[in-house]
Amino acid sequence: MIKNDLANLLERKANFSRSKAVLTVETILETMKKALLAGEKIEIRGFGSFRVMPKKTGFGRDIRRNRQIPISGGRRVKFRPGQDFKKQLKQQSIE
Amino acid sequence: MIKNDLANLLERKANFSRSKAVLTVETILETMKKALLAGEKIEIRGFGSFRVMPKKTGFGRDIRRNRQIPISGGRRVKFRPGQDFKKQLKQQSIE
DNA sequence: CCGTTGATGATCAAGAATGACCTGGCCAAC
DNA sequence: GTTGGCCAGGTCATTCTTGATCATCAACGG
Repeated sequence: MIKNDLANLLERKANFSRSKAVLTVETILETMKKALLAGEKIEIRGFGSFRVMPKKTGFGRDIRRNRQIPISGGRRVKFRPGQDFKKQLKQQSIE
Repeated sequence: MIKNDLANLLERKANFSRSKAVLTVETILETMKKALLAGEKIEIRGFGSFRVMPKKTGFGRDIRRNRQIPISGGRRVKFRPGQDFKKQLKQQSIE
């Protein structure tokens, strides 16, 4: 699924024009991105939640030089599916 | 940030009615959820990608009984921020 | 609609960190 | 007001992480 698919969906389901559909998708995603960058968490019942967490991993590995690489900190975005979502993920009844 | 915030955003930025804004947000998220449940990956350039991966973790830990607990498999949803997103996350210049 | 562009995934390794289990409380979402 | 998601805590296995490169494909322009 790509951005186009979401836009198509809005065209069909919500009767949006193509440009409006694309813009809407981008607006939502951009906003979520900015919220996360601001350190805010996103929590949508029935879907899941995004949280920004400080990265504790301090070392990576460069296999070419076989040496450890110090990772200068940072943050991670963690996504956790909601309850229902998680439950459905466990059920492999889909296929 | 909650669903309401995203809806408010569409009301202001896209001039949507409240109900349409909420419905739009839900439609998009629901669709993404269903795609993931179907095993499909979602890839939005500039934002990030969601992928469903088989869960290899086979054992958890019950500290109360101090025993291993078999985790009956399943799938995980992994979110990876895009390049730009990741770069900005590293910069802690926000605070 | 096709071609171009450039982001993204996979890969290797090894080590560090996170996840998952459960239970209860608290607070947020609905 | 009610439901339910998150946190914490212990422990261990799984997974993530880093970097460079190529192939692939999403995104966009013509």
